[in-house]
Amino acid sequence: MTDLLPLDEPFDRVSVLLPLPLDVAYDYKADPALELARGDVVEVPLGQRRMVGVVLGPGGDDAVAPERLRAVFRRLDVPRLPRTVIDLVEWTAAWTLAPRGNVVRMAISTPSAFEPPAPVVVHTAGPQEDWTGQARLTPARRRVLSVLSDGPALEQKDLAREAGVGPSVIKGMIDCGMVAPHTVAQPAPFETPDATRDGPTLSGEQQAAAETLRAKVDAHAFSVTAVDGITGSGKTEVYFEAIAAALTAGRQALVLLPEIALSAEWLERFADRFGVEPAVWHSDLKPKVRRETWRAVAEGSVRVLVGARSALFLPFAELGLIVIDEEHESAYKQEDGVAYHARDMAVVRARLEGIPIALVSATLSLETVENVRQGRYGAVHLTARPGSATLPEVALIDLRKHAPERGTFLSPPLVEAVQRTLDEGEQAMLFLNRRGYAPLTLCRTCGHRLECPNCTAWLVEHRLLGRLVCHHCGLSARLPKQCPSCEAEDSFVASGPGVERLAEEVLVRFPDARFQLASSDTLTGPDKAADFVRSVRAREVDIIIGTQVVAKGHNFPWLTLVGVVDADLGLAGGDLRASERTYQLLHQVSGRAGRAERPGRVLLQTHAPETPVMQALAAGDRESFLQSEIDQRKAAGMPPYGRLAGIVISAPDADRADAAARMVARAAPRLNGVTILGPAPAPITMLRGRHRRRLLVKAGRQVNVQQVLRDWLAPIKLETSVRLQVDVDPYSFM
DNA sequence: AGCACGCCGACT
DNA sequence: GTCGGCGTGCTC
Repeated sequence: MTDLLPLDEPFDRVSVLLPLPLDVAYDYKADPALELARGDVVEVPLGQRRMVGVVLGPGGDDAVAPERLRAVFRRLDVPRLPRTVIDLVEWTAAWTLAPRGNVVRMAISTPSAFEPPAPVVVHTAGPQEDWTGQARLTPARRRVLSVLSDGPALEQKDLAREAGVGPSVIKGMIDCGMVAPHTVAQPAPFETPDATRDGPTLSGEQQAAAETLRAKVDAHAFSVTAVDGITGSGKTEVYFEAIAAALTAGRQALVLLPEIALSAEWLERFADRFGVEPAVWHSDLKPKVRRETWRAVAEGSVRVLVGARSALFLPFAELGLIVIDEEHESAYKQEDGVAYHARDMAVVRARLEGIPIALVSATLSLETVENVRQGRYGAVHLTARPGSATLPEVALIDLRKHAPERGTFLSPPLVEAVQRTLDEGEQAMLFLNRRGYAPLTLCRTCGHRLECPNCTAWLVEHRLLGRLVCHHCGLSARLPKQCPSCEAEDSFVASGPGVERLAEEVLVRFPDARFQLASSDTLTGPDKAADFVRSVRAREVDIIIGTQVVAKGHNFPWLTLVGVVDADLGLAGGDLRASERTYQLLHQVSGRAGRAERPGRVLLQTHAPETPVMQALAAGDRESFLQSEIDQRKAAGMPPYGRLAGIVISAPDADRADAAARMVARAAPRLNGVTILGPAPAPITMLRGRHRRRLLVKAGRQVNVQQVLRDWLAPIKLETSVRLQVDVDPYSFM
């Protein structure tokens, strides 16, 4: 069927971008009757395979000889990708230096999403005059008819289950006319949010902010608005009004959240405001839901969608608003594959669409703060907590003066504060951003440290699992009986605290308290997370011991004390956003305490109470912290006052990684305003069995780093075992 | 990303 | 002598 067209007949030559690590699009020939255009999703042959790709436009005339062209199989029955999505794909590829094919994969990442939805076959009782001679009424058949007479039409498997019969019974009844199948179109799984419902009563400040956003939506033009609101100030309610405005104007709205998995509470709040839950998009969506959602977004039957960063590439046909909640979150930065920042690319999409975008946070990122200061972004501020709730009081505990007893991690003042909280019948949370029992396990005989064989990382003991785990590559192994180095028996000691070890200490110190461990190891899914939240609210828990997962906005009215066990964690590592991230995380954790009428207290255990981060947290003085950060970054020429890109070169062995990195460094351009650092071992020198070297490119704000990188890297040919990955504006420095 | 092609060890 | 290991390279 590929070559029905004689070669001398005229045909269209189209350029098709395939979801492969290729920057170039391939040309195909196509029947002009298909009328293919930019954005059409097509199926094409590729080698022995069939593959789905996106038409970019007419093919180039000279690239590939016409006789080598193969024909497009077919145009898929989905709406054409909007122009803005294709433009966003090209833009993202150009910005991140990723092959365009890798980026387009994010836009059509829906395997088999392109088939029409399967029709559903439901069954009713067949009219008696249609029954054939085989239609005898057995007991099983009676039950089936009784189910059908009482209830709605059912699919075959549901009918069999409810009647308590096997599928063969139903089949037999269909054959003899006792049950009649009917093919119906899929019911629409997405209901329309109702913007006309009454929202909550907004304070004057909230109303003014909502009005600003609503005006931007009504203007239907590109704009960026930072929504700067302290924890509990009602940011969500405010941007819900902007969503309502978009709905009223007949447009779709997209909300990005960093962690969709833990936001059952967010969905509830949305449902309270709009009457129905929004469509959702994240990585563990079931294939069927994923496919229905993708289609419904393209066809416009989804009006509001909330999703993780990958939702940014969905084919909204009439988008009217984008909201990035918790815009400061580094989870928006994708590190592997296409290294893009969803917040930044969302701003690009808003510009391409000509629509407003809101960047929402209690601790706006320094980049956004700078854009507001420069007048590039607008801003609204929410400063008040509604009701009588006050911000928690934050105090520092200097661990140098108040050292915990040997082998424990809670200082006397913190222990005392927890005890007092329990005595008053309130809840306490101990925050420690470290999973497992202890971050490091070593041999007390020879000092050997248990390390991951594939990564430069300690193996972390997880006692609950009874295993050693590498947090980088996921390697999991039994704790060995003997030291691999000196063969001493039972000689391992744990070093440093993890949440599991902290739990042991809590058990000893507060034997009567009911405690709950909350980490990504115990809250493994939305259900467990929801159950955790419920039990804390129901006061079935006295002490929460949690990692980062508890920092997100849950409202626990009886939680009045937060103890941060190691506030300095995260300050080490020398990455340029370490202080900022620490401030944001600790500020967010602090926001957990005392939300309702009970005032909260936060105690930070630190070895460095004099640092600007700790001082700012204690004084509640964000402005002076930001200023000290800004001064430092300006002086160092770091983002957003300069530009940064990482080049990570990895290979299966150290020699090849070194050789390749040196070769890339030798080819580096000498340009004014561009400094190239390295090669040096990458911060995680070995990851998943690959040796990594890194180069850093530092440039002035005016330098087009992407162009510099393209000119530099394009002529370089590497062995196939060596991989080179560019990360423009790296975040984690991994 | 697949999948084929290609060049070196244990089997009918 | 072949089956098959996965290293390298192409796919319009």
